[in-house]
Amino acid sequence: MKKNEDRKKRGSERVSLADVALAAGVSKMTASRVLNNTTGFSDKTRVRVLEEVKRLGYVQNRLAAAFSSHGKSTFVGVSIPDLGNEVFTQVLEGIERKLNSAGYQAVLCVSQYDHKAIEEWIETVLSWQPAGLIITGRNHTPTTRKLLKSGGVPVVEIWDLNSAPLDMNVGINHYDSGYAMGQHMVGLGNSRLGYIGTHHDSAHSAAARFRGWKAAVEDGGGSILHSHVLQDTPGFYAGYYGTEQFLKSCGDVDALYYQNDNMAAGGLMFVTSKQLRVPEDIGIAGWGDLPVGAILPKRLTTIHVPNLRLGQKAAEQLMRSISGEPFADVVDVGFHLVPGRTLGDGPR
Amino acid sequence: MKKNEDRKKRGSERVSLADVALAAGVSKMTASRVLNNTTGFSDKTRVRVLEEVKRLGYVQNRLAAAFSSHGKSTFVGVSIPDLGNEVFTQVLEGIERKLNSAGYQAVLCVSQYDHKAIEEWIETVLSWQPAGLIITGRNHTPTTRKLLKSGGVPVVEIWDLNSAPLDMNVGINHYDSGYAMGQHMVGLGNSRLGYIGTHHDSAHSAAARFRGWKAAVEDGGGSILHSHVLQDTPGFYAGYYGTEQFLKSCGDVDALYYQNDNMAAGGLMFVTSKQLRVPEDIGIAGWGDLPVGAILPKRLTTIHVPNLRLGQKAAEQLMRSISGEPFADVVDVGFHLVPGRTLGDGPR
DNA sequence: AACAAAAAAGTTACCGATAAAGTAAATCTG
DNA sequence: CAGATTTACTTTATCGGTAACTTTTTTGTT
Repeated sequence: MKKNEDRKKRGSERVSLADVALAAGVSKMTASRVLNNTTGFSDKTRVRVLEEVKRLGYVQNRLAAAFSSHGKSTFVGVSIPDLGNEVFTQVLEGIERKLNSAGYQAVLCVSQYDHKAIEEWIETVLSWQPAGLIITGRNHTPTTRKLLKSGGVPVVEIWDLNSAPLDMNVGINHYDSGYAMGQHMVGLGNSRLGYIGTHHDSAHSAAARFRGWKAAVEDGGGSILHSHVLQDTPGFYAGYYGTEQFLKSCGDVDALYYQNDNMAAGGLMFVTSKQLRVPEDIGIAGWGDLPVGAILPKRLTTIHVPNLRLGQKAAEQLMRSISGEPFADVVDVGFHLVPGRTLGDGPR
Repeated sequence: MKKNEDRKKRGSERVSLADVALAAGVSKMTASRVLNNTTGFSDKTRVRVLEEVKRLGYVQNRLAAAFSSHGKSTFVGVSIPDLGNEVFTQVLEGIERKLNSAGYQAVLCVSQYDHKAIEEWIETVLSWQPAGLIITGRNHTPTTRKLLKSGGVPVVEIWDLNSAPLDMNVGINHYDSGYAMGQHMVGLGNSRLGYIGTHHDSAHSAAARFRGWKAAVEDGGGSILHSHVLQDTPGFYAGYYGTEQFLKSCGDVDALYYQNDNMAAGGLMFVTSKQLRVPEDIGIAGWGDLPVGAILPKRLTTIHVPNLRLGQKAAEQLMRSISGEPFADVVDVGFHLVPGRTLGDGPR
């Protein structure tokens, strides 16, 4: 056996495949085959090579490997708007689990709803030849759109259902979920209603829910006394003080609809602290079926969304697309209304 | 000008630097220089090259670039235990912001406290030649330890303060934070105490807090009637039903100390629903100063930890190390006790 | 104008793996 | 057992950039 690769690395350098091959007395190529578990080597050779891999502590340089096989990496770019929002961390968790178990790595972008930031991040991530992208939302800058279309990389747009996705889509129909809650509220006899949410311009899906809810309320003959949109993050505290502000300017509502459960919990706490009874004096409805619901004095009326499953499904679709298996362009993971006990059944 | 690189890509292929160079009438090297904004090109050439970059829609192949300059990537592996736990999403947010603004990308691992999973992930991530790693916790498998030591990659261990880190460390002293709360509770005259938390074996830092708290209570002459450890995630619901279980078996406590604020909020809601007054009938103390505090009927007695800053600091230390700037091996971001109004000042 | 120095390019080699193609050794087959 | 086939390897070329070095052109100086 001839050894044609006998240059040795300078002491401190990382062990390369050539070092392993040299030590095992085979060619780089044979060592490569053993490591990739293809064919073309004997049992004896395999053992020899793996022995040396272990002894030398060889770790593959996947930068080189991926590059060499003019291939893609195992990175999947994942963009979500906000880590402070439980729904997105749940979605992310679903994505991460599925990706990891399939041998992919999530490269994270937390956009804070900044489309320009997403654009820049996408350009960077694409330069790493990712296996795919999962992006929250459907509104992209023209440049983003162009990059994604010409990138030659599978893309899943998640969160909003989107009948004409760039590539693939996994989400729910936010408009419909708002409509369902509007119908439910009006159906129970609540007619003077209010909405409390946060900056709509950037939170596209919350705006869609609001529109759906509004349409249902109007279709059902109810009226929206006021919709209060805060410049804040949609959490407990915004719900609390948003409700305070709302009721100061507009005290005679039957029920309030919130952007999500955490805000609704804040609202519930506020009205409780003011000795208002829920639902007798005021009704409360949220969105998302978030963990806080477990500790509220009454089961919160809300919309359940399978966030974890949504994330898993998105990752699954992506992996199907990568591996050439059949997949659906659009997946609706659905929602359902959780009736709860925070909405009364009639006007006061 | 001579053109020495005139092979053209097959139609569908991605545009390479050679294509750009050819189109601009310069060598690959000159084009590379322009794109990396180094020196050695004229203004006229720069404009020409950038024109072609834009026209052809060239996107750099960083796999090749990083590989070629026997260099590292701009990836930073980030491992956290759980996305369902707000403290870690806050830390992650701090990390992500800092990394992104410095041109690095976070490659995420959500370990679910599984050391073996972390080990495998680290091996994979190292194979991508990351610029650095940020890992939650200080307990590693022997293999992990070996990989990190021989990896030649800067590593920041976060969360637990660690006077002898593998490389760098950013965190707080969990034991001390528990001790501080124990002192505070006993100092206010609470002597019959209870603890409610979740599976300690995997949540090392919570266990450290418990030990510190226990020591303070004993040092102060108080006694721990019972510590209730649940097999569940440390959230609202676990706090709620954990308190129910606790009080069933042990009803005469002065105050309860919880693993975190979300559990404390659950406990608070439970005791409130049982018509117990806080703090007159029972005291409640949490940890973490989490958002839920904003909507509780009384300011919760807790420990504030600057999670976002912890994350940012970790990323900052890492980047300093990468760029050769001076950095501290160990950074203690500190905590402080928030007195609140959920602890009474004497036995009943 | 002659020469030195600086700026603007071009050329070559190479990073570490794998694809593709070639060669030697082992196995099968009639 | 010769020839065909399979298996076990080796060799060479190459992916797309960049480092290091070399050459050409421009600019500056007396």
